[in-house]
Amino acid sequence: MWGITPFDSSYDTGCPSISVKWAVSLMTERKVRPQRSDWQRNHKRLVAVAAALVARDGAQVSLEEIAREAGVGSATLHRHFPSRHALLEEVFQDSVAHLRRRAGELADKDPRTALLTWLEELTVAAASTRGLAAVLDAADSTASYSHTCHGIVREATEGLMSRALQVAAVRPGVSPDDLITLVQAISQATEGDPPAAGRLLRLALEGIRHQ
Amino acid sequence: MWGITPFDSSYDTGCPSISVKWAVSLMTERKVRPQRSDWQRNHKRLVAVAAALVARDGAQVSLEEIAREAGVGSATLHRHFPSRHALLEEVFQDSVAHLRRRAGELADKDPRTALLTWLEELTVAAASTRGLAAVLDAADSTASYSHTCHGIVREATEGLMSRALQVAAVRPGVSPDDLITLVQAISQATEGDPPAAGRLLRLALEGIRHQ
DNA sequence: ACCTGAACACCGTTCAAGT
DNA sequence: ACCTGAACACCGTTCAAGT
Repeated sequence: MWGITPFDSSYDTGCPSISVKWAVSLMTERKVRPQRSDWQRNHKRLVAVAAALVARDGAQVSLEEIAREAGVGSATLHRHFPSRHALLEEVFQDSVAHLRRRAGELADKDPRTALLTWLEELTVAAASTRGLAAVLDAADSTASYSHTCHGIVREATEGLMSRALQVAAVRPGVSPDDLITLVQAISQATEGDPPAAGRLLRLALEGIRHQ
Repeated sequence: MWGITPFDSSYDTGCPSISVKWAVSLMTERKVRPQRSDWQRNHKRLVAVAAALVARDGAQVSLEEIAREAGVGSATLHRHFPSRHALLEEVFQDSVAHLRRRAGELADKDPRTALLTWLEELTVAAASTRGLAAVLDAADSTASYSHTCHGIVREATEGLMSRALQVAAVRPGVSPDDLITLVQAISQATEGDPPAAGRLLRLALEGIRHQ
């Protein structure tokens, strides 16, 4: 609808310079900046409160309570975040960015160690941080867009895995999705018990069978 | 409060035989039998409806809907089943009994094959039957009472595992709880996708690492 | 003793009414 | 354009009132 604007040549207040100034002011001051700052403020508060409450109560925390605690109406929360998952995505954005950086660091190590260390650290991190395991679930990620938490972790895993495959460090026929599902499953089941998460992941890496 | 009853020697209606008959009738006809048949009918209906709706919607199905569908008040459901888990326990009683029988059959095989087959079949079964994975979660089982779904599966796993340990078929340091948690984690994460459940369980059995 | 309707305190979602 | 209160249709739980 930007085709119809006050800047149309048929529109003339007799004081065009002020009109333009007003229009610009409306766009930059009232429409874009202040509303955006409102949005930014609400957005920041919602994500911060959500992070605190998810850490306390887990991924199933009441959205109503998040909105209440952030001092906004629940309708505002739903306007910004169309789904619980959308909010969780933002909550764990930084954590996942940190994990991706860690994957980059590990790329210096030999491919086998790099992948195995990554999988273990990822599992322990997800079990240590309430709600993080939930956000790694492939089913909740609408698609595997690379900017989602799941997508970012998937890409990092793929990178380390492709190098590991070149030195035959991974059993043939295993897909990145298999590994991520396994990590997600273990971390979800051991949420709040990181030692158990590490133990089970190592168990799956080495195999339950002896010899 | 059974210490105080109409049968107390100080209680005399002057027609003791009828009084006793009435009391017996009350206990057997009115109090015990008919109420018990009410209970049995409601109990059976609730469990049957719950089984159908859990199969359709998963473990998080609305209890309200179960009560509605069974034609009882939701208060009646809560009277019979103090928690969602208590209801799920009954829903999967038969499934778990069947699994236990299967574990008994497998005891004929060599210890290594028996345990590995058991773990895979258990995982695939739990991933195939909506809600079953949820009921295997140790956290939801108040204690590891052997009559709970979790307890029964745990006992069966322990039996097969102790034999497998004697022939060193299982990596040292692995506990039955580790195995059950792993099975639960994988089946929960792959609910509705039994092939994926089997693939991931075999992956964990053999190990992700190559060689 | 057992069952139930009703009440209670929630929840997530939507939308007309405000600014 | 954005926010909000209010309404809506739920949910699980509890309990007084019935039989």
